[in-house]
Amino acid sequence: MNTRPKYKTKQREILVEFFKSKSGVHITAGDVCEHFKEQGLPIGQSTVYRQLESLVDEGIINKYIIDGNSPACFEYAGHESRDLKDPCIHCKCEKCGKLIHLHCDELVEIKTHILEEHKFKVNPMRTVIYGLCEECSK
Amino acid sequence: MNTRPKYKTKQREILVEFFKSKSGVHITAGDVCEHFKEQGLPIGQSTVYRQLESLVDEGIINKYIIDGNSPACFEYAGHESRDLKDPCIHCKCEKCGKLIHLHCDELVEIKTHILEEHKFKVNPMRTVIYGLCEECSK
DNA sequence: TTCAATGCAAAGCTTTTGCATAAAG
DNA sequence: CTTTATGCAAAAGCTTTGCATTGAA
Repeated sequence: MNTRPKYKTKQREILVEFFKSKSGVHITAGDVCEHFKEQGLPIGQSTVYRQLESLVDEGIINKYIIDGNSPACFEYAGHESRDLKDPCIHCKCEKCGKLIHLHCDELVEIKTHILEEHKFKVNPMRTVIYGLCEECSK
Repeated sequence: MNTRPKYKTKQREILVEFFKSKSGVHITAGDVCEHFKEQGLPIGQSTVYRQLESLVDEGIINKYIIDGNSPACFEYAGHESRDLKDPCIHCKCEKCGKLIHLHCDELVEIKTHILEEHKFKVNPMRTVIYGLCEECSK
């Protein structure tokens, strides 16, 4: 934590561009390594992990932990997210494993409700709602 | 997944009793192994992991993932499984670890909304909302 | 007797770390 | 020239798996 970079490196720029281009998509550290290896411009995995940590720290990307035994997911935290009040909420299907992420005003209201009524400040980035998706709940 | 046991073993009973006696406390797989080793009745770690998986599957204990890089926590879910019609969602403080139980009224609101608007059937027994409690959010 | 559960050791996966080298400022 | 970032390889940490053995029904 608190690993703010001091130098502007090529790898860092490439990573930021990559996440920006994949806005709205969940990407693992492994995906990143694989992608650049295929492109012929491999980035060392330790560099990937270290830069990812910095980028999360700076708020440029978000880190999501869907399930303890799968790799962490990262996603661009674009300026498009009007406020910090509108991060998406994740729903994970227990049966097929599908991940759904919702942007919804009503969910934001629920978050506010929990804060005001229960004095609990929800961290949507770490919270995952488990259950069954439409197909699997039949 | 779906690892329902067919035999009633000594280890299984001991584990259930242990979790019951530690109701309200978060315990890792490592804690469990250590505890029984100290007691002079060690249980193999693979057995611990396998039974824990079953118990989660049956709803006897819940599994919490606090942070992707720390071990998973387990906790007795007795009070919830007693009455499946009246479950509650846990809010867990990421800082001090405190657990808060959300009651039905809010729960129903959230569940219904997500089901009707987003076609996702929430499993409250497995869902944990992470964030900061009143004291820690200062 | 049959078949699941146990336990050991080994493997698997994701993530972190040590250290020499390369690159930024 | 100084300091940070990189990248390889190795280590770390939690969890899973293979397989022979034990134990439940």
